[in-house]
Amino acid sequence: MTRDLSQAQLLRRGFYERSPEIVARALLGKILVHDRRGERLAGRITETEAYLGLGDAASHAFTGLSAFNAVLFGPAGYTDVFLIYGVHYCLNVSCLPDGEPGGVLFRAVDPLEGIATMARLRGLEENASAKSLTGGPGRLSEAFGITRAKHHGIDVTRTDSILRILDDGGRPKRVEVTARIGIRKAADQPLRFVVADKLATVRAR
DNA sequence: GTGAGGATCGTCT
DNA sequence: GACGATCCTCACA
Repeated sequence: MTRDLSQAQLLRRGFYERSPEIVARALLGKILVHDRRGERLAGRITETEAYLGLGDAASHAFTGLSAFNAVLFGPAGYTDVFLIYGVHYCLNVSCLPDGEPGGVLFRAVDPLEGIATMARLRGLEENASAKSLTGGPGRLSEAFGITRAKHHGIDVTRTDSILRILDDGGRPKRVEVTARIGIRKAADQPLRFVVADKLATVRAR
């Protein structure tokens, strides 16, 4: 049941110029699009995490501005891609106006278009589950073919960007808020946002 | 079904 | 020189 994405609206910069926890929640149900070598890969966002910046020990921006985290301090609506554990890439988008650090980590999407390509990039069969395809920050980046070399610092609010986020009116019925995952510092803060029925399937495995 | 451990590299101290 | 916003594989029950 592929929706017609041609009617979907590109999210403008003002959408991202809010606090990360607001943006993280608002991004659920939106559509992440990657124009990759003439093919469109798309997925509906089902899980995000907010990283606040200077007051948040878990955030890369916590220790202050550096070349590594400069995107988080810059204008809202730019991608921040980084390598974790030397193995996986994670995709963020910057929040808050220029000069204020903050970002949202994309943790999972539901694949909509280009599923065969996603499966190939992940080294899986085409009938692989959504969870194994794009259910995790590293998996999501791999399925979309996202790397720091090609996708770091992209403006997702431009119609001619290869990475964009669209709103087709889809909204999650219910959103669960939990503690963030996979971090040690400030791990108790409720800054992870999950589409509720997704959480159920994750719990059930 | 569940848990432990290894891979691997950019960034910071 | 150490560590991390992760994922996969392999034991073991």
